[in-house]
Amino acid sequence: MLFKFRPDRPRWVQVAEVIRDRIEAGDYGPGQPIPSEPAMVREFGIARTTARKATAWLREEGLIYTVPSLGSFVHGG
Amino acid sequence: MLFKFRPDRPRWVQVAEVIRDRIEAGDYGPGQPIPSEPAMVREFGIARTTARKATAWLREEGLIYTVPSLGSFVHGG
DNA sequence: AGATATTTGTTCGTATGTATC
DNA sequence: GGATACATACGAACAAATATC
Repeated sequence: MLFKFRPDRPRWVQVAEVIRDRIEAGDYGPGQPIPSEPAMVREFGIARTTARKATAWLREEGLIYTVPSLGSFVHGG
Repeated sequence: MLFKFRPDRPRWVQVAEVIRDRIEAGDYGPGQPIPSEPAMVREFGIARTTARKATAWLREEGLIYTVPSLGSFVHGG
């Protein structure tokens, strides 16, 4: 079942908020990976460019860090 | 420092002129790439659609050619 | 050593909607 | 109405690094 987007805000914002909430809930612990871009594409039914915008926002917020070719990980590990 | 646009002409024209001048000055040699669309977005502080209009104009002028997924390059290499 | 799969980085192509002049 | 300009969002392709088999 794909994520239900609201029409009032951009999709990349809503995806970023879901991931952020999961991080704060402890679903992804410190040093552990968040869903990869292809995983977000599958789970939310979005384009990769949209997944990348969500990831970039989480990175700018300081919640995650990204290692090329490996993935993005929660800070604090 | 972002480019200072004049209000009298379209932005895409002014961007195209800057790139054209650089090509004629030899900043980008034959066969070498001009700034990508994302690079123009960063350098000039414009939208991608505006960068694309500038690139399209340079292409129609015969100054460059574009290879999808790779970039745009100065003619004559 | 070699081949394959995964992931991020980057690019262009296209379309839609909104706003402004 | 038309041209300009922005943001969003889809898709496709290529590249490079990493990990695994």
